[in-house]
Amino acid sequence: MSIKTRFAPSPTGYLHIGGVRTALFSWLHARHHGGAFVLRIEDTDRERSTQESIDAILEGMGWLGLDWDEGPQYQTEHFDRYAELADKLIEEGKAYRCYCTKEELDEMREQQVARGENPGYDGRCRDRLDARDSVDPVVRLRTPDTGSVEIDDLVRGHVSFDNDMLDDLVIVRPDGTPTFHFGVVVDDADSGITHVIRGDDHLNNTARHMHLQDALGLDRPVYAHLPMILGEDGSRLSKRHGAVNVLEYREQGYLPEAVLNYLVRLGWSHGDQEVFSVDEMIELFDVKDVNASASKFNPEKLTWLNQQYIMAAEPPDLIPGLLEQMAKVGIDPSRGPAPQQVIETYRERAETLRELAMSAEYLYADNIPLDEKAAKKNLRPVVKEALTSLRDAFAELDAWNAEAIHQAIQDVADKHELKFGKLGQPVRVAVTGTGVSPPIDATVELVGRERTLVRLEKALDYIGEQGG
RNA sequence: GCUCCCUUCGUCUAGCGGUAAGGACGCGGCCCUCUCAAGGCUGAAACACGGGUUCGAUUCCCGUAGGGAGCGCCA
Repeated sequence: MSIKTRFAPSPTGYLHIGGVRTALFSWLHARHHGGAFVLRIEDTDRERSTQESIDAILEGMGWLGLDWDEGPQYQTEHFDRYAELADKLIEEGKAYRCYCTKEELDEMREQQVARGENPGYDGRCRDRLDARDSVDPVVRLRTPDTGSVEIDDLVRGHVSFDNDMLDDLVIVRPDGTPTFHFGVVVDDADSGITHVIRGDDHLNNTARHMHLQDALGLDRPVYAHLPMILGEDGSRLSKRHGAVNVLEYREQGYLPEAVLNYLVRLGWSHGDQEVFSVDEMIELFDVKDVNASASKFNPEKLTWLNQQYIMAAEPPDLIPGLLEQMAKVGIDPSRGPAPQQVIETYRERAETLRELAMSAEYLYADNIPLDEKAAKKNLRPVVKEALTSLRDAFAELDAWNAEAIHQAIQDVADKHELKFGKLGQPVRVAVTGTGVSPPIDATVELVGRERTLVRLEKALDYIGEQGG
C-alpha cells in the first residue's frame, strides 16, 4: 500500500517552529517512501481561525520547501460529511445528544477532582430520552466503560489506556460544527492517511480517536507520536525563548535549509552526521529512528548551522536574500560593490544574512562613523607618515584590485619599517571605521578608490586633531 | 489530584550486555594570522538514584526522584 501522511495545523496563529518539525517529519516520511503528503487546515474552530494564519502557514511551508501533493484541504468544506456521519452514529446508538450545561459540567468536574478522580464526563445523558428545550445539545461518542485501548506507536512502542479513564468525548458542538477529534478521524480516513505523525501531546487523544474509528467502522492508521520541543529552560517553547514563528527566521536572515537541518536533528539522528542536505534527509530518514524523549531548543546550534550553510552556498543563490536584508537595514545596493562580491568576501564571518548585510554597511555609505576606541588605538602619530604615503600610492595605483592594494601596503610598510599589520590595522580603521573586517586588501578594494582616499584623508585629520 | 510519556556531557545526540562511553553546538587553550572570522589541533564536561536479572550492566526489569503531556463545546 502506498504511504500517505499529512500535516494538519489549525490556523489560529503563526506557523510554530515545533509545528514545522512535525510537518518536516511527516513530509520526510512520505518522501522517503515515495508516498503522498497532504496539507489540511483544521479550521473547525471558527472563532479562532483566521485567514492571516492560513496565509502564514502556506507562506512558511513554501519558504521551507515543504510541498504537498494534496490540499490545502479545509475542514470547513467537509461539514456536510461530518453531519452525515454524526447522524449515523446517533441512529446506531453509538453516539447521543448531551444536554448538560457548562455549569453542570464544571460542578461535576470540581467534585471529581475533590474526590481524587480523573475528571471526565460521567455519562449522565447517555440514556436521557427527553430533550431540554433550554439548551442546544452537543453530540457525544459513547465509549466503552471497560477494557482498554492499545496503541502500537512507531516511536513509543506499545502504549495502553484503560477505557474507564476515557470519557464520552464531544464530537459535535451545539451549533452543529464538529470538534477537532471528529474532524481528524473522519478526514484522515476519507483521504486515506496511512501514517499519522503528530506531537506527543496527542498521545492521549489517540486513544479516543481509536474509539471513534471503531464506532465509525474505520481502519486505523499507524501512529507515530513525536517528542516535544521545549524551550531552553525546559518549559513549553514560547515567545520568551526567542523566535517561535518560522517566518521570523526568514526575517532575521536564516536560510530555510539551515532551519530544516537544525530541526531534523531534534529527536532524530544518523550516526555522527550533523549536516544533511534535504535529499540526504529524505534518503536517510525513518520515523523508527526517532527517539522518544523531548529536546530543548538551542538557538546557538541553529546559528552555527546557518553559518555553515551560508559558507557552503553558491554565492548567486544568496543574492536575493542579501538584497532583502540590505533593504531592511537601509542599504542602497547601487551605491557600492556588487552583492556577489560582498557575499564572497564577507560570508565566512556572518552567521545570518542580516549580519552579512550589516557588516558591509560601510561599503555603501559616503560617511561612516569612526569607532572611538579603535581610532584612539590605531590612528596615532607614528603612522601618520606611512598613511600619507599610502594615500599617495593608492591614488597612483594602476589597477585597483586586492593584489595591487596588498603590494602597495607592503611597499609602504617596508619603506617606513613597519610590519604589515602595523600599517594594515590603521588602514582598516580609517577605511571601515572599525577594527574588524575581512582581509584589508580585499576590504579596500570593495570600499573603492574614491572612498578610500577620502577616508584616509579624514583619518589623517583625526591624527592631526589628536596632537600629531 | 488522576492517566500517559520521558531520563547519556550545559544543549543536540551515538550507543543497542563486555567501549579508554564517541560526535556536534557552546566554553577554555594552542596553531594559523594584517583585525575578525573560517580552519586545524587540543582541554574541561555525561550514563538521575535505589534495588534486582546476569559471570558482567549506560544498555533488560521494578521502584524512587525529576521533567513533560493530557484530563475543554481548543487544536
